[in-house]
Amino acid sequence: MSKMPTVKDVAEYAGVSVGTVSRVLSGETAVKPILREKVNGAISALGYRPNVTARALRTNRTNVIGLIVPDITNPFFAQLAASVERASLECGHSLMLASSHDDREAEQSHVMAFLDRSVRGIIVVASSDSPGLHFEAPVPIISLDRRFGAFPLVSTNHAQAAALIADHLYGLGHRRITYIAGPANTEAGRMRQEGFVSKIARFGKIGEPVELEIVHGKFDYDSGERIARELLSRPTLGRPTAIAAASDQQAIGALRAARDLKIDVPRKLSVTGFDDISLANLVVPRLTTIRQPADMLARRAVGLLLDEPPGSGDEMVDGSLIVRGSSGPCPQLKTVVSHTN
Amino acid sequence: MSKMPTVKDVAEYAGVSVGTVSRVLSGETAVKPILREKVNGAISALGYRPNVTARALRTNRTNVIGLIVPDITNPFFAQLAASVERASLECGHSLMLASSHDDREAEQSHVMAFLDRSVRGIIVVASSDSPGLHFEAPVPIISLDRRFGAFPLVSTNHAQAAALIADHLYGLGHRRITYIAGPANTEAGRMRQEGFVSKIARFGKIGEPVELEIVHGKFDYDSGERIARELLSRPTLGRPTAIAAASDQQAIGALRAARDLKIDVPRKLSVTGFDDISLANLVVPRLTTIRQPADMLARRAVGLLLDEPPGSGDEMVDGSLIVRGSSGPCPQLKTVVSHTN
DNA sequence: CTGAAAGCGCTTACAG
DNA sequence: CTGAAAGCGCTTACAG
Repeated sequence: MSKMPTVKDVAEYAGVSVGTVSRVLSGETAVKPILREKVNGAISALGYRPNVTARALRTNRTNVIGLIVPDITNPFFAQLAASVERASLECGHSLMLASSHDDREAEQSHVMAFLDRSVRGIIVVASSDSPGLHFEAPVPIISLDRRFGAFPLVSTNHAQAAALIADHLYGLGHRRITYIAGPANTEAGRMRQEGFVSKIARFGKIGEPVELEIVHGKFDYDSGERIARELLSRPTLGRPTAIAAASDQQAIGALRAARDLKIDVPRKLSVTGFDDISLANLVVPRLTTIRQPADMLARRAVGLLLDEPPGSGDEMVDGSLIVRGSSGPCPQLKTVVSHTN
Repeated sequence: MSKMPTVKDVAEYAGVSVGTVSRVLSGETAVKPILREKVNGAISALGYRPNVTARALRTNRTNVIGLIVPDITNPFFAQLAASVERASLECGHSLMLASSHDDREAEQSHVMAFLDRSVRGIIVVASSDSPGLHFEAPVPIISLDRRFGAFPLVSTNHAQAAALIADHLYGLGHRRITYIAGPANTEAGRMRQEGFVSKIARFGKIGEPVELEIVHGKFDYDSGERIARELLSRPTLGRPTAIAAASDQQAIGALRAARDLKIDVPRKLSVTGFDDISLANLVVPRLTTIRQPADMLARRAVGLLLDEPPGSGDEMVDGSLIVRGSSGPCPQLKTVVSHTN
């Protein structure tokens, strides 16, 4: 391992000054073609690679974007991280990833660590609401999916998307529905709930009334399974005919509870999720859910970060309903029909 | 945002030289207690944070560990990444994560990018074998789970673990088994296959013969589903009574194929996986599999990286068998028993 | 034990 | 358009 060549080596080899080498490297300023070629020749002859650290020290800026997610093990965040990495790469930036483990202190310290490395900008999927928090950061910060402090948010239009689910279930005839909500201390959790609830309420006014029960949980499998198990253990009459969950993971947990209790989905019970993680299409039955456009969200977030000046307003992207096998007509209706026969 | 304070500011505030400040910061060299306190006072008074970029430029070393995985969307790699991040943090290092999308070129360019940032070391979960490749890197490189070039590997003892599955299935009476192998161009794929096959072969010699069929696929859900669907579409006689998959994802795909074809698992068919991703415990029936000790693997990998001198030998960690609902006694045996009755 | 000074590899006004 | 020089914020021999 001989020492790496530096601008100085390149300059000597090409017979120019280091300033000229630097100018060729940056590509911005005009350099006489003859010199430019000499420099490029020297660069490839020596196998020169610019020292990004030195560059960062001088310019106080890097090509690294920092991403903080609550838990990389959560499939939706993993997908989001993959999308953000791709979007960053497309813009010539690398990604530094950190997991906050849903811990606000860890989140903060990751932000500081990123700042210390003078990243180009930070994208954070917040662990939970941290209202009011809005320090002056020397680089742009964007919230993704879940709002971080008071920083601009790029997210799915949770309310609109949740309303799509409400539409779907109401249309299938369900009038006794349980909504498994996400944590109330996340904006995503609240927005999804509100979108769902207010749509159902509207149906109640213009159409038939709906019995809506709301149970709060975390966004994970366990919450969904636990809550659904309790719900479904009730006597048949008190049971919902549809469970709408605030996340796919909850919904998949609910699916498992239904199976354990031998309740046929979708014939006796409809279950819906939110996110469209890859697993949603693999469970049995396949899950009806909302697709969050991860690639689009990521591109927008990176875009806002890199804009000059950086974007400062929220951006919403519509989610879309994906109908699969876990939702079907309300069993009550069927009974009525067969009764008529 | 006033400019960040530097060592110089701290030095002035404390009435010492910048050298002394630096020495206090490093903690290594002895500094007179009175000065040390003055410096520390100045540091907290000014809210000084060392500039890691400058430090990196000077020392040519950072506290960043680079991790490259083939696909962060794969739950096993996500888990591994989470474990590596935790292990790094425990050792005071941050993690830079990159996804190679199973592309060797991308992998290489990520390695270069990490080298450019003078990371402390690189851990790579290789996308596929890249034999012979063994360049002199200025920082340690360790392979994790799947070997990268000729660099030392930390992995589960795939062969030992696969043999555990063979034991388990043979013990349950299965004599017609299909092994869904991983890609032959991955060491993990080959080792698991070899461990499984040679154990079965041994049984064939010392016990009853086993019909073993081997089908190759990728490590993903789709491969498992597709292969199992074909296998299970055969007339009952030609069908295996057990499918051992080289990954949980394949196994879960196989589970889905079995369900679609209305083949009862585990009563008509046993299915086993490998990895113990969190999903393995959530599918129906829960998956019998091999647990890879992700935390341990990660800690070892980070350990080797940070050792002085860096570790240069492979390390194997034993996997353990997790028996759940997807494996059971061979149906053939049951038939015989009921025939006897 | 401490200070003054060099230097890590770049970029960028400043002259010319 | 190009070169000489300063300087980004540190660390670390080198004297003393």
